[in-house]
Amino acid sequence: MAVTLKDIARRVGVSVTTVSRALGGYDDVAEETKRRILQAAQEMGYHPHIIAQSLQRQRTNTVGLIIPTAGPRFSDPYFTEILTGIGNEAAKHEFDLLVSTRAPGAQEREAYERIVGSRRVDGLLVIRTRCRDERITYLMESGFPFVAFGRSDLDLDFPYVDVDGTKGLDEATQYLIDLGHRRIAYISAPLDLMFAKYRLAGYKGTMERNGLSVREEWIAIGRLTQEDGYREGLKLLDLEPAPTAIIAANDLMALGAISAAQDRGLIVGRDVAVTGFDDIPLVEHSHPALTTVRQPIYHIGTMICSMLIQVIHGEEPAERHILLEPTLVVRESSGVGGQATVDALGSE
Amino acid sequence: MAVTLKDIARRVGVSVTTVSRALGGYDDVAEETKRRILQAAQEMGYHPHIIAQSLQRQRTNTVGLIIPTAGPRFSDPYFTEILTGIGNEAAKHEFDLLVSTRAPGAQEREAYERIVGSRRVDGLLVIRTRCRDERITYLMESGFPFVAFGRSDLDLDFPYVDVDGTKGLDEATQYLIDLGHRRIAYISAPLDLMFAKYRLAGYKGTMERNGLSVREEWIAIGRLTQEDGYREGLKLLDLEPAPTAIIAANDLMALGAISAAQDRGLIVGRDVAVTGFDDIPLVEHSHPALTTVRQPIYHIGTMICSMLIQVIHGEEPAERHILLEPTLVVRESSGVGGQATVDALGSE
DNA sequence: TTGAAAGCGCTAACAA
DNA sequence: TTGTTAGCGCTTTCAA
Repeated sequence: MAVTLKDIARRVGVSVTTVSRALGGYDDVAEETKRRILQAAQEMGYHPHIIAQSLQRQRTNTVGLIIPTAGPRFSDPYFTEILTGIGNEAAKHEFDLLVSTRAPGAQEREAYERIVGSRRVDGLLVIRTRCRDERITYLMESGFPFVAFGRSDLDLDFPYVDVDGTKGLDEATQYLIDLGHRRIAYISAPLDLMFAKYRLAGYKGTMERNGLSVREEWIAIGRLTQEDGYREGLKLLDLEPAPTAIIAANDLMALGAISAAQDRGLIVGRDVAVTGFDDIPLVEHSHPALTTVRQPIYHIGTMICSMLIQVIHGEEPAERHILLEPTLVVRESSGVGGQATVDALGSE
Repeated sequence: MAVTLKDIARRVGVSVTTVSRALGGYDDVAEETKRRILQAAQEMGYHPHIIAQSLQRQRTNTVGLIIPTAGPRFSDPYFTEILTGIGNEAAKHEFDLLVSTRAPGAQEREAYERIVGSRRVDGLLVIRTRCRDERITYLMESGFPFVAFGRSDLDLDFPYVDVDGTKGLDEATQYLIDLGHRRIAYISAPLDLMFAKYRLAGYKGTMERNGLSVREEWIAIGRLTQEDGYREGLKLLDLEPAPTAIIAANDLMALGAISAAQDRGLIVGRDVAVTGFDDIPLVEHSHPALTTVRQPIYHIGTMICSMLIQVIHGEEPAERHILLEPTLVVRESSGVGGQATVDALGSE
C-alpha cells in the first residue's frame, strides 16, 4: 500500500541503497540515476517511513511535552500559547511534538518514565517548574535531554528559560505604591510552584522596601483559575479595611478579581486597582483592560524548544540559563491617570 | 545505555524470543523462566523500545492532531479543552498524541501529507471542519483513518461528532425574542467554517419564523477572537437604530462584544443583551456572567478520540455520525428577569 | 517449552 | 558509481 524504497528500487532497476542515497542527497550517485530515482519517488508519492528511519538513526526527531493540568475543564490560554510557540519552533527544525496532559502526581511520574524509557522522544520540555520538582530530579538522574521553563530550588544544573518574576512583581507593586496605594493585597499562585515564590518575594520585598507592612490576611492563594481569583477577590474586598489594590499572580485570577470587585459594586481602575501577570491576549480587551506584567509566552515556547533541539543535537546552547525581564503593561485596571489613587486614598 | 530484550536474554540465559514472549504475556513459557525474566526486566528497568515495536507491528499507537491556528498569539481556550479531552482519552487506550499547529493553507496541507505519508500516526483527528474541506477530501482519498469534529458539505461519508449549531442558535435567538428583543444582531464566524453556516442558519431561521426581518448590517463577521468581537460589537452598537441584543458565534467574541458595550457606557444585561456559544470556563465568572450555548468540548474530545481508536482497531464505531444537542445556559448577560427587555424596549 | 531465522523500512560500512 | 551485507529492537513464524 505505502511506497517504500524497495518499490522505487524495483521500478528504477537499482538497489535499495542507491535509492536511499539518491534521496538522502549524497553526491556519490550518478546524475542520471539520481534524476530517475527522484522522478520515480515523486511520481509514486514516496514519503520516508519515519518510524523505520527513527529506529535506524536512533533518533525520533520528536520532542515531548507533558502539560500539567488541574482537571478536565482546565483551559489556561497560557498553555495554548506556549504550545503554539513550541510547535512552530519544532516544525521549523522538522521535529514533531508529542503532547500529554497529566495532573501532577503518580500518573505524571509514570508518563515521564514511560516516555523516557521507551525512547519515544529525543527530549522533553518541562514547563511550570515546581519546588523540589521530581520531574527534574528524574530527568537529571536518567540523563535524558530536557529544557525547562522555570528555575528550580534543587541544586542541579540544567538548561532553562525563566522570567524574572520577582522583578515583575517589584514593578507592579512599586507602580501601585507610586500611585498612592498603601493597602495592597496579593493573590498568589500555589506555593509549590517555583514562579509563585519569586513573584511573592517581589511583592513582599517591594512592600517592605517602601515601609509598608504586609498583613497576613492580604495574601491569598488561588489555583490560577479565574474562579479562584473571583473567590479570593471577594474575600479580600470584604476585609476591614479593604485593600485598595489587588495584585494577582496571573491574568486569569486577575480577571476573576475584577469580576469580584464588580460584583461588589466597585469600579475597577477607580475604586480599586487590579493587576495581573502574563499578558494573555484575553486581557487586552477585557473590561477594563488589564494592567499586567508581560512575559513573552509564545517566544519562551520557541526558545525552550530550540534550546532542547540544540541539546539533542549535542550542541551546547549559547546560554544555558536565560532569565528574561518582564515588562509592566499599564492599562485601565490600575487606574490610569491616578484616578484610582485619589479615590482610594480619599476613602482611607 | 538503554535496556533491550537482548540484555535481559543474556542475563537470564535464554533467547531474545523467549524474553519477548514472556514479557508479551504468552503462556508458552515455563513458569520459572517467566518469573526470572520478569524479575530481570524489573530490576534492569526495561521498557520496550516503542519505535522498534511500531516498526514491527506496523502500528504507532499514536493519534495525530493538527490544530488550525490563526497566528502566534492565538489562544482560544476551546483548543486547550478539546486537547485535554483527546489527550486523556488517548492515554486511557495507551495511545500517544502527536500535535502540530498550522494555519490553514499550503503548510497545513503539507503537514497532512507528511504525517499520512510517513505513517507517523495511526489516525488523525480533524477539528473545526471547513466548507469543501480539503483535509477531508485528502484523507478520504488516501484512505487514512480519521474522525472529525464537525460535519462537511462534501458528499462523503466519514465518522464525525458535531453539535447541532442550528438548534443552539434557535434557542439563543428565541430566548432573546421571548424576552422582547426585536433588533437582534449577530456576529458570525468566518463562513468558510462549517459550524458558522449552521449557526447562522439557526439565527436567521428563528428570526424569520418570528416574523422579524434580518437586516444585512446586523450580521457581522469576526475571526473568533475577542478582539474581533470587540471591533464588530462597536460597529453594531453604533448603528442607528442600534440592536438591543447581540449574539456572538462563540464566547470569545461575545466577551469582546461585552467590552464594546461597556466602552459605549452600556450596562450589559440591562441596556443590551449579549450571548455566546461554547461555554468556555472563562465566561461563567466573567462580568456579567455570559449567557451562552454550551457544547461539551472536553467530552467531544474524548468521543472523537475514542471513535478514532476504534476505527484504527478496525472496529466499526457504534455510531458513525453523532449530533449532540447543545443547551442554552442562561446567565446575566442576556438580562435575567427581563430587565434588559424592559429597558431595551423602552428605548425603542 | 525454547531457539533460530526472517523481516518490518531504513541507513551505513565496506567491497567491488 | 553501485551493490552487498549487516543491523537498529522488536515480533513472529517454524522447527527442534
